[in-house]
Amino acid sequence: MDSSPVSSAHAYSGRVTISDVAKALGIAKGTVSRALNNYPDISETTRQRVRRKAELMGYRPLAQAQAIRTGRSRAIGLVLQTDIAGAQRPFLSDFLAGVSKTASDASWTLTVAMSAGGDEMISTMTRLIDERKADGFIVPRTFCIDPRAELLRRLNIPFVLYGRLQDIGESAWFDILGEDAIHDAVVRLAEHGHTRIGFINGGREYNFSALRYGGFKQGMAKVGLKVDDDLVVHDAMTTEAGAASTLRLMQHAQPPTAIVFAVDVAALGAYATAAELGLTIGQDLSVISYDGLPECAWVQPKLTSFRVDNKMAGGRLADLLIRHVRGEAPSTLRETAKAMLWPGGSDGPPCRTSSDIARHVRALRN
Amino acid sequence: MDSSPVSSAHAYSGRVTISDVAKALGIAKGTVSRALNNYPDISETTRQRVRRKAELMGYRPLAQAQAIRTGRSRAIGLVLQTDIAGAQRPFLSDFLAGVSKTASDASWTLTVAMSAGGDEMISTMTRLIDERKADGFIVPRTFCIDPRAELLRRLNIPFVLYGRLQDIGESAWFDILGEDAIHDAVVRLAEHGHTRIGFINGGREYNFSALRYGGFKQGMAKVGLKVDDDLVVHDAMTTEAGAASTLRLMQHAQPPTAIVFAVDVAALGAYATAAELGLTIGQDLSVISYDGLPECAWVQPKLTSFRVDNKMAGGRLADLLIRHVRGEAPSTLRETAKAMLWPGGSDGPPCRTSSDIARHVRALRN
DNA sequence: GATCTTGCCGAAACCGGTTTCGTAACCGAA
DNA sequence: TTCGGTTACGAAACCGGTTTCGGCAAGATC
Repeated sequence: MDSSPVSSAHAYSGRVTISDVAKALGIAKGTVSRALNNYPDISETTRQRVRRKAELMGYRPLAQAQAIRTGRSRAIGLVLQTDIAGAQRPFLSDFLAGVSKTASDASWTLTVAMSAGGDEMISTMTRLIDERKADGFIVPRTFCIDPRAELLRRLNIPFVLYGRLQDIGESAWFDILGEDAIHDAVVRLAEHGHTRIGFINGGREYNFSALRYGGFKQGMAKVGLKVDDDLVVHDAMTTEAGAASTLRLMQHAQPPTAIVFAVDVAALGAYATAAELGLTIGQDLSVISYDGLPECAWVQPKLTSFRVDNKMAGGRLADLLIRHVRGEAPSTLRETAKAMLWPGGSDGPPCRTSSDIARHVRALRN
Repeated sequence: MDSSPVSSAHAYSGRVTISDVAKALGIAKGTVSRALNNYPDISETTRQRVRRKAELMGYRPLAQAQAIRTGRSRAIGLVLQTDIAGAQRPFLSDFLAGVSKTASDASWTLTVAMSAGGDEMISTMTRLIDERKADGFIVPRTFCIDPRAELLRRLNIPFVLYGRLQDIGESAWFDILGEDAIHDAVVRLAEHGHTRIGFINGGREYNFSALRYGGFKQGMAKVGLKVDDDLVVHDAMTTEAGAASTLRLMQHAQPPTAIVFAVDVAALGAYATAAELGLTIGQDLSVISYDGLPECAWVQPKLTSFRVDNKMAGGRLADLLIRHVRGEAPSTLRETAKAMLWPGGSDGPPCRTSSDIARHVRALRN
């Protein structure tokens, strides 16, 4: 709350208003408004005349002023979560760049808020909505059951999901087909000759984890391998968790010769574990992952991963949201894209058998 | 530009307006406004009564409506640059979290735009200013001569720099004392017993590079070492550049036994070069860097670095900007903070002499 | 007791847009 | 020529706030 009525008066009042344009043309400002907004009761001649003059004078409507009447200020809301251990950190820059570029090109702006999860996030969103700081929202990293989506749906605010929901309802969304990538990863490993393939999944609360697990199972079925539940671990969303999960799999009586990871940050943990166990990634243990973080190229050997184009994703999401706000039906606003294989040196034909590795690990334990 | 006058009419008009509050109290809406904005001509009794009622009814002023009269919409503008190779990528999430949190607590919002450098960035900013989407700006990653600062200064728009300028003028700013950190890094290395210390600096266009170079020279003077210009490289802002610069220093006739880096991303490149040359980081070659990226902990041995608390920085910047917009004089809005040493295993007493390393590198070359 | 302040508030103008409503001018048809 | 219907625009209301202005009532001054 401000504590003083005094203003700093940094005026910058050189703006051209709609009245200026109207006066310059000798017509009513309402007419100018309708002309610029394509009302049907304006003659084509006048419309063109107004357009040209406005352009010439450099008139740009004040979004704020439009908003108080129309309720819309051409702003995209994006609410990010802070408390997840760096979960979206690496994507963020590209993602924002994509959203911002598309928004900018349409003369929209981007309002960003970050907050801890749960109630705080909901209250942040409601504040943005109450103050009409956003006409609609992009909801990234969707949970299986997502309170943000429920809130927005209840309030009838347009939104677009980055990711899908279990109960998709009427929602608009964009998503990368992670399940296909995981499927392809399994196939690639099988082609290398692997038969013991593990899977280290992401957090159960995220919807993508269920999808990627599905992709893993389908891939295994495709190549005629049975899924061994002992070789599947869930909830690895950090490098530490990835390392621990890898260790657990490698200590199995019949360890995998290859592991598919649902997310890169977890996969990077495998390097530490492999080093600890005296195993060479890419030879003793093949790893394929998903996300395509720049960090994949920093480790030795480079991590083979399915790269997600987050800039493109941001752009598509912004486009879908803008169209949604403009009135298109959400069920027509759904898109998918594919992740692209980024081959590194972390996968290849198995150099040792599962039993061989088991012996090695057992020996090390003493 | 919209192509249709039809609206989607997702009303959500359950808002409490100032008129609602006025009617409920039986007073004029102007009185309510003045009461809430601490005008001196409102009695304390009335002020309290209005406050309470507004709170109770859940009244929240529409920033847009306020803006058209006051010119201020309680929005912080942040314009980021996309085309710099991932330059701000790792910081971004924490930084945004800090800005957003502080803004939120003051009922402000954050408008983010990303654009390529130069003209595009300027036009993005002018659009935001013309449409009054931001009351002031945070200008991160300041260049020695910064066109953004010049624009804002010319238009008389409040802004706060993250970093300092050569020509600081009347500007408000916040900065981390990188020069002190670099100074301390040199001292630390000297205490380890190093006498040949190199410095790999960041891009010349950034103001911080000049400052950190100054810190390096002061540190060397402090410990009584002469700066050898051959052991100083500039413009290393990527891992690749860092690797190349390291190689260059190590091929010197009298290579350094320790290198100080201005930025982590460059320092990470030293690992690849060291591996190539058969040198062990932390033993044959000590490295200390600056930024404190999470990636420092991913490499072996962990990179000793001066950690910058970007979340705190974001918060401080937001606070300074808000105060600036509210009218405080920019020259009173200047703060600094210190980076904190994050010891890893990448520095220690030299295991080999400079001449020894030189022989080793020469031998390898054949 | 009359006048002058002063404190406090209501009324209305205003900000820059959008939208409704009314009507002059033009059209074709009777 | 008259009439009903369009077409195309002006005028004014409106959105939700802020700010100016003017005046009433209570207290202070003489």
